[in-house]
Amino acid sequence: MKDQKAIIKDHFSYLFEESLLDEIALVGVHRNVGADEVLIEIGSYVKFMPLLLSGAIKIFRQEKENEQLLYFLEKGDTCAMTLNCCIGQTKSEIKAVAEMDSEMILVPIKKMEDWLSYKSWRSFVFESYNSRMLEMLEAIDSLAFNNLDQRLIKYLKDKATINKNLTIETSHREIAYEMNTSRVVISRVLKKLEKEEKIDLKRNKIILLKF
DNA sequence: TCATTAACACGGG
DNA sequence: CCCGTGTTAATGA
Repeated sequence: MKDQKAIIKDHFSYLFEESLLDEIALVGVHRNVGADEVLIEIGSYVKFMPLLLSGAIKIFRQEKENEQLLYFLEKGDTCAMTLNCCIGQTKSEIKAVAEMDSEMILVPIKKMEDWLSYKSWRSFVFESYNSRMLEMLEAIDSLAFNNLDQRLIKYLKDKATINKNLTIETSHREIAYEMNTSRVVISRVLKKLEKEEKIDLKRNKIILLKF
């Protein structure tokens, strides 16, 4: 298991102090997931919180029959919704799906509380909670203004960031599903963005230009 | 006004 | 041929 400790150290020594790294190595479970693997279903009880080492996870919220993409998780992030569920001991209100092949350490949620005595852990939790909160507020703004353009641009930016590539390989249908709207609208807005020379459109491909 | 649904044509793989 | 894409017409919120 000293392998695991080394891995954790490599990824998180910039975040956590030595003793906390030890604790994480002690109780953390290393896990690899494939792209599109479902990690958390709505209604299930969350027993672990993920600390991402590599890859990315997308978080959906379910409303009625639909699923709405809330945000992406990357290395160094943790899931604010997980924090919620843990503290309240409630069922998950979100669904988590691997955006790509990913690697993570799973930590039992009980530890979340225990570790609050670590300054670095408190900062980490508050920091990620804070950034999620801000992101959510932004999301609400654009929803309230019914501004699909903004949402789509943000979606594309996020997608490019997590893939570290300005070329996004996905279909309009896929985007429409994740943003909970129709393909016609996505096609139309993408076309508009193309005319504004912000993106380049190919079959199954979107190339970001001015970002 | 703008999203959605259905329908259609085009074209690449 | 199948699927993704671009567009339009009808309908509704």
